Amino acid sequence: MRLTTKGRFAVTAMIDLALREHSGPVALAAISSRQQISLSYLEQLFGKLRRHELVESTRGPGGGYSLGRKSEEITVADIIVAVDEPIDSTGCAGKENCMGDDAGRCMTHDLWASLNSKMIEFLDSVSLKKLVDEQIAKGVSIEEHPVKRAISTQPVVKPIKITAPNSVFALGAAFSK
Amino acid sequence: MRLTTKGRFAVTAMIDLALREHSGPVALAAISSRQQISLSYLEQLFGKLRRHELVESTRGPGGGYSLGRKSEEITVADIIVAVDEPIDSTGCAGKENCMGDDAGRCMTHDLWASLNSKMIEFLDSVSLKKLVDEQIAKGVSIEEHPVKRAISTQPVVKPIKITAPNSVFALGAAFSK
DNA sequence: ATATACTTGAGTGAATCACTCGGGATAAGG
DNA sequence: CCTTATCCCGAGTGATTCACTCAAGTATAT
Repeated sequence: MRLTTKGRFAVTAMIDLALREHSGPVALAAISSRQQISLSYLEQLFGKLRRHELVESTRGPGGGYSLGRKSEEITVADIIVAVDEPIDSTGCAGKENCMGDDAGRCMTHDLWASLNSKMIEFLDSVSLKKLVDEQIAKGVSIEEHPVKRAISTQPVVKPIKITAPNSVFALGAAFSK
Repeated sequence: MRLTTKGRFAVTAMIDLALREHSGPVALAAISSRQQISLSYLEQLFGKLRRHELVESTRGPGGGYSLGRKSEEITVADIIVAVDEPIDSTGCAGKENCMGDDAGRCMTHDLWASLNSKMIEFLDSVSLKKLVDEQIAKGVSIEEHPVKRAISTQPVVKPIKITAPNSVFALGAAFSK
């Protein structure tokens, strides 16, 4: 599993969806305007989420998406794996014999495997419900269009361009020493 | 911190170095031929490792690199941070106010922050010494040129091209369900 | 001097990221 | 039926990064 902003967007969108699906399907356009994620991009993401049965779709007017199963049965790991689909893992990812040599496994194989499973363990321990509850605890308003401001036609807030991938892990301050 | 094959190469090279530095500095050319990592690429990596004081260099014939401090005082996190230097973290990485809005922090901020610190915690808990000891336990030979085969001038084993980045996390089999 | 080895910076092809675009399919309301 | 709202899908794109090479140094031991 990779970790990019794509995954973050997907999780964010899923929280948004879970927060309002009680009153019927939620349209992507609504999520788009609330979370400032482009509609086309959301369509791409939800296509994958649907194929992984994390969401269900209803077409036509009044349609939208709803959760594919209860929010306590959806984990962050599910979402990220659905969206950041692992490409055929080249190199050293599932099979033995990562180096061409005789050693069988390369020297760092076990290290990465452990790290990977620790990450999965963590992300799998966080359910969508938990995240939603946290949001409610923080007092997020569940109105349809929370920040409806003044002039209508042109977008009020220009979309924030996040250009750096993997920015999730660009923390580093912890290591400044 | 990002996690790419660059980090893996760096850790691998550092293990190799730690395994043989007892008898003076180790030349990159030697590491290159043993670990099948291109010399030029190693030069790039060790430049960074040196600037982070994880290794020290000795120039001239008989020169090479040695560890900058004891192997028990070098962690995997140190190596990865040195090599995969974090770019100025765009988006949501250190500061508050990740979304343009009022909410202060975006909904997933805490989630990614937790994951990040779990990863750091893990990688920081693994010292280079530990990895080296594991290798010795597995019975790695510490000869200078372990696999010296037949015809000399042309490379015997063609370098393995690992094209996919982030393949470290392309595991996913754990989620096949 | 010469060979060995580190040092640096620039450059490159392929891939990926984070989208956009343009059309379609489906269904509800009139 | 027709219009409209919504999902659906595949192709394309510019910027960036990844993984790596190339060319030209500088330092030092013999």
